[in-house]
Amino acid sequence: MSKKSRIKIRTLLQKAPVGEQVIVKGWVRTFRNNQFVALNDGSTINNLQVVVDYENTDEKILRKITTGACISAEGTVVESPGRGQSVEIKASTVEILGEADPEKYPLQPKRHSLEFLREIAHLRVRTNTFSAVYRIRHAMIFAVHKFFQEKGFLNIHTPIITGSDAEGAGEMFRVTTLDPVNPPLTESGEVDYKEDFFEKETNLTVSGQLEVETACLALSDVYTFGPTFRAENSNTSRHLAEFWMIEPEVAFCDLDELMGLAEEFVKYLVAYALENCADDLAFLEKRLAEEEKHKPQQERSPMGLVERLNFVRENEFVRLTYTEAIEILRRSKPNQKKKFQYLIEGWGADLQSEHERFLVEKHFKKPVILFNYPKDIKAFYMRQNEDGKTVAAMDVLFPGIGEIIGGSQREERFDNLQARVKELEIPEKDLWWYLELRKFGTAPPSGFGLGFERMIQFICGMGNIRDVIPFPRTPGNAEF
RNA sequence: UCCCCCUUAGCUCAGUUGGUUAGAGCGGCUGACUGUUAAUCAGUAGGUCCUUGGUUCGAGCCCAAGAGGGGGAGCCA
Repeated sequence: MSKKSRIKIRTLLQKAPVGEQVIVKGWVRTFRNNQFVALNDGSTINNLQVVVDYENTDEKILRKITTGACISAEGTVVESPGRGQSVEIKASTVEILGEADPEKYPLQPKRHSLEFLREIAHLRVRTNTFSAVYRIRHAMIFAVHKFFQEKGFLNIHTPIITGSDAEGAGEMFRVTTLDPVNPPLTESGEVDYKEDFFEKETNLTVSGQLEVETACLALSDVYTFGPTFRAENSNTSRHLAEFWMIEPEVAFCDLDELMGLAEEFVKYLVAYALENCADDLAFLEKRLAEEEKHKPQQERSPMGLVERLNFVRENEFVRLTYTEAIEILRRSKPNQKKKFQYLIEGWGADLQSEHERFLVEKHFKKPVILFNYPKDIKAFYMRQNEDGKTVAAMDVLFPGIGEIIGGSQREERFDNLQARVKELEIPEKDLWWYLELRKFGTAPPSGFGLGFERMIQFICGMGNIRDVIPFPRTPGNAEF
C-alpha cells in the first residue's frame, strides 16, 4: 500500500468525505477540554476540529498539543455532534511535528493589536487576519495577470536596477559595490563610479514605465508588475519604501480610453475578490466592524466591507476635469467657511489630500477620476493638451486611500517632449533612448500605475499599508 | 521632514491631588471537569512603571532630553 498523503483542510471541508480515513497536518489554534483541537493549515480561514481520544492517547503527547504547535493527525471524517462545524476528525493517532513552548509562544487565542503583530512579522501570518490578507493578496496577483491575459496584454519584466534617474517619481536607493568607507575617487575628489560594478551610477527602480514604453511601441499592449523602491522619508499609513506596482502601457490609446481601462481593471479586481475570497472577506469585514466599534460615530464608515466592494463594482466612477474640481472645491462649504487647511483660491494649485477626500468621501461619495491637470504640477512625459496649460493626466481617487492610480497619455511628439525635457533641465544623456522612441515610429501611448498594496488595503479594509505586505520596508525599519 | 498623541505584567489596559506593599482581564503554571467553540471552575506565579537626568521629604504621576510606536501633513502609488 502506498503511503497516504495529507489532505488540505480546505479540500476536506469542501468535500466533507464522511467515513474516510485521512491525514491532516497544521498548526494548533486552540486545544479545548483536553480533546478538541482547532487546526489550521492556511489553506482556508476555517479551522478543522480534530477530536483527540484523550483516554487512549499518551499524556506526553496531550501536553504538547498547545497553541502554535505543529501536529499531524490521522483519523476518520465524521459528522460533528457539536454545533460549530459540520464535520470533524476523530483522530486515532496524533503526532507532534513541532512543539511551541506555551510560556514563550507570543500568540494567544485572543485579539492582538496590529502594532504588536508588526513586531513579530515572522509569526503574524499565523493569525486569522494576516492569513486572510495574504490569501487575498495572492488572489489579487493572480487576478491582475488574468485580467491582462484576457485582454491580450503581454507581461514585460522591466529592470529592478536602473541606470536612469529621469522618471522623477521620487528619491532613489543607490546600488553600488564600492567600498563605502574608502571609495575610489576621481582626480577632482569625487566618487569615481567608473570603478563601480556597472561603471556608472545605478539605482533601484522607482517605476518601470519608461522601460515598458519601449515594449509598448512594438508589442502594442503590455504591462509590468514588479517591485518598486522609493527612498522618500514618508511616514504614513499609505507609503512604503518597497512596494509593488502594476503599470500597463497601451499603444494607440488616448486618455479617455485609458480611464476606461483603469476603471474596468479596478472593478475586475474587486469582483474577483468578491467571487473568490468570500470566506476571508467575511472574516475581515467582522474584524473591521469590531475595530470601528472603538471609533467615534463620525469616523465609522457607512458601509460594511463587502457592501463597499459591491458599491465600487456596481457604480460608475465620476470623471471630472481638474478645472471642474477646482470650481466645486472653491464653492464648497469647507472652503467658504475656511475649514480647509489649504484654501482653494484659484486655478493651478495642486490638490491636497483634504481636497481629494472631500470630493470622494463627501461630495460625490464614490471613486473619482480627476483628469487634465495643470502641466506645471505633472511629469515631463505627459501629453500637452491643446489649451497649452494642461496635460492629459489622470488620477483615480478612492475613499480612505486617496490616489490609488496615477496615469497619463504620453507625449508622443518629439519636439514637444524635447522642449519639456529642456524646460525641466532633465539631463538628456540619461534619456536618449526614451527620446528615440519618439523619433522612430512614434505612436500615442497611454499608461498608468496602480499601487498594488493600496488596492489590497482597500479590498481588505486594512487601515495601514504595513499590514498588507508580509515584510514592510519603511524609514528606519528593515527587520526580517 | 513637520505637528499631535502614546509607552505600566507575555498581551490588552486601569492607576485619583505627587504619599506606605503598583492593579484588572486575557495568556502561563497547578488542579478539577470531559462534546468543547477565544470552553468553564478553583488556586498560583509573574513588574528596569521605555531610558537618562532633574524638581521634591517623597515621582508610575511634575519638568527636560533621548529612544520606540501610533495618528495626521508633505512627497506619491
